[in-house]
Amino acid sequence: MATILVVDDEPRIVQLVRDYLEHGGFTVLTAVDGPTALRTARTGRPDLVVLDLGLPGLDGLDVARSLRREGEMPIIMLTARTEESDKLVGLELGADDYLTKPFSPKELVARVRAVLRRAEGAAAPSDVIRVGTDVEFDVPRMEARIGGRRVDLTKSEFQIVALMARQPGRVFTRAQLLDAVRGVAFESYERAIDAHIKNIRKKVGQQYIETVFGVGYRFAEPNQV
Amino acid sequence: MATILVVDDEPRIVQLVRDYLEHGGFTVLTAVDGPTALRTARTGRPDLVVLDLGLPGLDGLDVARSLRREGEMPIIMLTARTEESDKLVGLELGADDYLTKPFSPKELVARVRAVLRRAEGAAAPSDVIRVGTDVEFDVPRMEARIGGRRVDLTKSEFQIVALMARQPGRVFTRAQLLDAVRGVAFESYERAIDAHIKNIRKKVGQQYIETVFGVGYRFAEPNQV
DNA sequence: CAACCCCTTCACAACTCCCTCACAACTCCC
DNA sequence: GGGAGTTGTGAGGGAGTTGTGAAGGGGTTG
Repeated sequence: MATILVVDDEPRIVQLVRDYLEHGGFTVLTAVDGPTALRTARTGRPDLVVLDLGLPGLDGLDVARSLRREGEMPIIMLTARTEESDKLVGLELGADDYLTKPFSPKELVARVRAVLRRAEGAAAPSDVIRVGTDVEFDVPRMEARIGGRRVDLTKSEFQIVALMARQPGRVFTRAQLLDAVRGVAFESYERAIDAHIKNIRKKVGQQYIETVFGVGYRFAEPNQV
Repeated sequence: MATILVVDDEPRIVQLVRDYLEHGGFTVLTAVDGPTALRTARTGRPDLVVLDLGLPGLDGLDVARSLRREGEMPIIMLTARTEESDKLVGLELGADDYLTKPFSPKELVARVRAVLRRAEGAAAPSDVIRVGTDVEFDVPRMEARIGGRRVDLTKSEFQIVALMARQPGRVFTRAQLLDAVRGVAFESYERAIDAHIKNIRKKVGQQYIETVFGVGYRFAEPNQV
């Protein structure tokens, strides 16, 4: 399920929104100020950001601008104010949706779903997973680029390797990888993952996927010197 | 810029949609009931109508029927209901697109643009899609040029191949391609895309359209050396 | 109103890819 | 070093996907 970052300086509101989103099956990250929000967005890679415009210090609009610059993360804006100018600024920054306080948490959840549904098909150009300097996985093209060389992968292969490449170094169990492929993890298929891994290694290169004995696999972290 | 008529019995929604559309550069007319909607459509001659199905009194479907009878006005339907039967009725009446509430206003604007683009074959007069050095798709002429050779395509064929050629390499699902042709993707028509692809390949050349097994199709990227 | 074009469907052939199997190679722990 | 358990790997069956020619039907044109 998707991860949502909720940013608001009122802890009460953050908690309320968190409750509703989690109840709706989302994973929720939170932040109560701008700098924390940006940091969390970078590390947590949420699928969508719910952002209060009225943040103290680093303003909500600044946060939105920074997020926009860094990638195509959908943003739903909240504001206490109803002035026309705010709406316009929000729109110019490319907010994907807009709610004025007081809002119904239920409606917020509905809008989150709607925006995510749309974002899924939109596949922004930034849907490229980069690992180190010469490995890329281009989601809308469903292809890998290894040092400039284009590599065709099958649907399952791509889903597996892309999942791992999003978090290099993290270990994934076969069940988790299966989940990415089939939606449901079925114990009996787990050895099939081994076969996929073999094929992926053959295509992208042995060195990129490491075996963690007794646990699963992980994408190798790029050599940082 | 185009004029859009927005019909909904909830003033709050009308206002929201108006804001977004006007910000997008459209001229907006509004109506909160069926009879007014029909009158406004006759006098204001909008380029497109956004119509709530759940109107009280004269029903949204009646309004749609009347509009259809009077001319080729594109219609985007809104509905609170999600039942399949509603969709069918909407489609039979020739809705050009369909959104269920709650919807994101930004998405609505995007769909309005998409429908208008479809409605007028004359998107932008100078719209020529070039891929590599010897492939061109001339939108206003609705014809392809392959290495100087002129190729006639049918409307559907052109819309499909032009959509793909705008982003060479990107994979499109059958549903997305159907969307380009019909405005609404209907599962049962998906194999029809295969037939179109076959015909396109026969006309422009096999090598330009690649099959992505289990996903869809893509336009081949030009050879970059 | 006949001729035509285009879209869709159908049926079957051809193909791709996923999974399984079997066995070899390896790892870990004692 | 040995044994139990885990992983690597090549081959092959089969389910599912795609290619394709033919045919039906709706709409348009002359």
